[in-house]
Amino acid sequence: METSTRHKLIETADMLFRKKGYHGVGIAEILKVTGVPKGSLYHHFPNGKQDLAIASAEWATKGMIRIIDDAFETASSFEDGATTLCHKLAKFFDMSGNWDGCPVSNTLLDGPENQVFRDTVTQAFEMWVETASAHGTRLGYPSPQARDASELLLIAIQGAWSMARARQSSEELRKLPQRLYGGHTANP
Amino acid sequence: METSTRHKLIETADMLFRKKGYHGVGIAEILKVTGVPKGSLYHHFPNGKQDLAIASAEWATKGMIRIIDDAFETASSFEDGATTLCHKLAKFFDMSGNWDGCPVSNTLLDGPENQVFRDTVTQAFEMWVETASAHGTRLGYPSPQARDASELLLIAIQGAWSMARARQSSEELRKLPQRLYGGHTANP
DNA sequence: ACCCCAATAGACCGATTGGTCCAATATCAG
DNA sequence: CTGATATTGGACCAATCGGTCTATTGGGGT
Repeated sequence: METSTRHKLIETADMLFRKKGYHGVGIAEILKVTGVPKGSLYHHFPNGKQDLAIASAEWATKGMIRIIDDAFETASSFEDGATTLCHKLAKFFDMSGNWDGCPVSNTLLDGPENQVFRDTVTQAFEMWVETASAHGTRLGYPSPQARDASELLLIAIQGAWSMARARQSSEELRKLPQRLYGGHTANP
Repeated sequence: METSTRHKLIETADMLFRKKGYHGVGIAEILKVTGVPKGSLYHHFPNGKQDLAIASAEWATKGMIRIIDDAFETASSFEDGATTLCHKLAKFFDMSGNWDGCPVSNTLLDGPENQVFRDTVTQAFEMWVETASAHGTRLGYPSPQARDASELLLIAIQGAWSMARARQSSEELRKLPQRLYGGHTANP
């Protein structure tokens, strides 16, 4: 119904922005892939590309939260959940042809220097940290420690994701838990 | 002589690409900022924007290597050097108006889906890891452990840098060593 | 039947994109 | 000096950019 066209646009835009960044994708390309005419896009998103980018980033943010929840749902410890999360993301990366980037940073950090964009990306990261952090406390971490561990986890995932793109391999994401929680960093 | 025009173009392009990404910067803007006419650009960089992007990324890569070397030069341990490195990068981030991105990922990962771009970014990361790793072994780490620690460090820096852009604050970079190495790094 | 309005369809727009081309100038060697 | 080469200056180009505008369609409520 109302959502069919709108949702198709959001999904396609998200997928394209992830691959090529905000400025790397033209309206024309989004329209060609979806088969939606220009008038429809500007009906659903009056401010055009910017509205669409914000909407697709917010949609992707919710998707990411679901992935985090899924990963921690069955976990018996924070490290356990984090490990599952990394492997889930690695699988997504593989399925995308080894080139998808983080939806939020590729869409919003690459976008125009706009306050709405900045606020949206800040909120997205905050929500992810908050989500992981909640699982951390649920799994027995003291509250400040849970937040710290979650921030480090998401920072590391972000970095590993970039590295994965650079190397065209999800290996970095898969090795991350071992590196973060495994033995060999000096940990007396 | 290494023409000053060529170098001016590289420096300016690097600065702009870091801020706005490859597709976010137009040739016209680079020319306007440098005051260089179009003919000169295409004389020094026959393949235009792509050549310039590769050249500026390579130049920035060397700069980053120098920063890594500087940070580890006077270090008494790997963790010590890593801490200094994070603080140096935080300072750079602050000076850039809290918005510069990693030159390599912003210029090359955002660029066209080109094999040259991919190879260049792979090489850049590899050189950074190799540089840090060399300092690691010099400071007493067994070789594989040095490489592992270096990869984790650079991954974490990459992620913290994104987080810093999102939050418009270098805090994430500054807190990183503490998070990675816990409380047992004895260094300012 | 009717209206009403959300939604679709796409022609059209000025601005900007990266890139080409050639004339003019500077720099050098002899 | 002369001639060759390296570099600059900028007019010009087709293609694409994001966006506007109007005309038409389609389906639900009364």
